[in-house]
Amino acid sequence: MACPSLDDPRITLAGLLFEVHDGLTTRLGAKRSPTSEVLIRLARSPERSLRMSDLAAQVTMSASGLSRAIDRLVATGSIERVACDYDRRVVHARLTDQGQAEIEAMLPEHVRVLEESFSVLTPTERDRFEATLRKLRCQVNPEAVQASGPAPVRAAAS
Amino acid sequence: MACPSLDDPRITLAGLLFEVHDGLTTRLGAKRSPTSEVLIRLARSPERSLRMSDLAAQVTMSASGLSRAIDRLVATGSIERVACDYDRRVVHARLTDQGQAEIEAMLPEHVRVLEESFSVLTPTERDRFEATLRKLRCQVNPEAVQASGPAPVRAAAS
DNA sequence: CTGCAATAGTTGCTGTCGCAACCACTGTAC
DNA sequence: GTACAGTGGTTGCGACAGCAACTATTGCAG
Repeated sequence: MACPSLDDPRITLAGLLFEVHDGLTTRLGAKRSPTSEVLIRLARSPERSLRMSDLAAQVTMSASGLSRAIDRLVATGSIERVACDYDRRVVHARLTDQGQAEIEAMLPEHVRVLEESFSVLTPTERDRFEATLRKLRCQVNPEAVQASGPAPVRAAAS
Repeated sequence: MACPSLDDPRITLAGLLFEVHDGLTTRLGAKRSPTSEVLIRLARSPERSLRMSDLAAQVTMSASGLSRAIDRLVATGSIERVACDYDRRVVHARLTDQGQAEIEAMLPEHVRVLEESFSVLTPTERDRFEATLRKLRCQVNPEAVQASGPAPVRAAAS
């Protein structure tokens, strides 16, 4: 092999991660589009709403991309834009009742696919896998850690 | 919480996986574009070439998307299209010497970023993580398993 | 050999994403 | 109050990806 690094274990590991991600994404179909990601994040947030920029960070999307995505979701009635009381620059994206209903409608299938995929792991493997992913997330994406952590330490929310 | 499933551990797990993927992708920058994925796959393949459709499957891209991507890579001289001897429908994408050089040039930085990211894991964690990812890949994307496995068991089960 | 279904790849069209430029607002200095 | 740097969000523009339609080739049935 002319280039030994091509078989570097780190590349293999990353390649595996990407393959699993892509496979899972494919299996989830439209359900793992940024759109769904946005809805789920909002549903898990207090007040079912988030600032545009925070939401963008959580779904790893540019501000412009998110703005357009929200446009579409507003058009379908799943989300509404809410002006912020104390800072008129800020806009909150808030899940409507309809959006909430849409999420709840698609969750069972969503979870079914995930369960089917993760069913090959033992409980111990799952736990270790999750712990490892948490460590990696802190390393590669420290900004979003507050997102799905156990404790929403939103102390700054006045 | 109106919808208990939102905190379903499977969703959390998948969310973590997506976050790590996105974070890693961001850190790799352009280096984890489909373009690079194509180059790396080719570099690891015999003859440095693959059929268009096989390559598309490996990088999880549609045939049309790949066709366009190859167009661009041909334009830059990294890849060439090679007609197939025994089936005139088939086209092989083959890495040129220039493309090989490009990969080798970017590999060190690529590996550096990955090493930095994975450095938070102990060797044991890495091994377990890899084993788990392999199991998951078999489950969610059985088609591509032949790709980066240790032994190219092309015997088709004989 | 003629016809026909299936396969491999490319192209037209549409939708989405990101970067850069832009506008609106805040807070601070003067 | 006015000026100004910094922040939050939205739009213009260019690039990329997927679906569906199309062409070319293969393999098989008659």
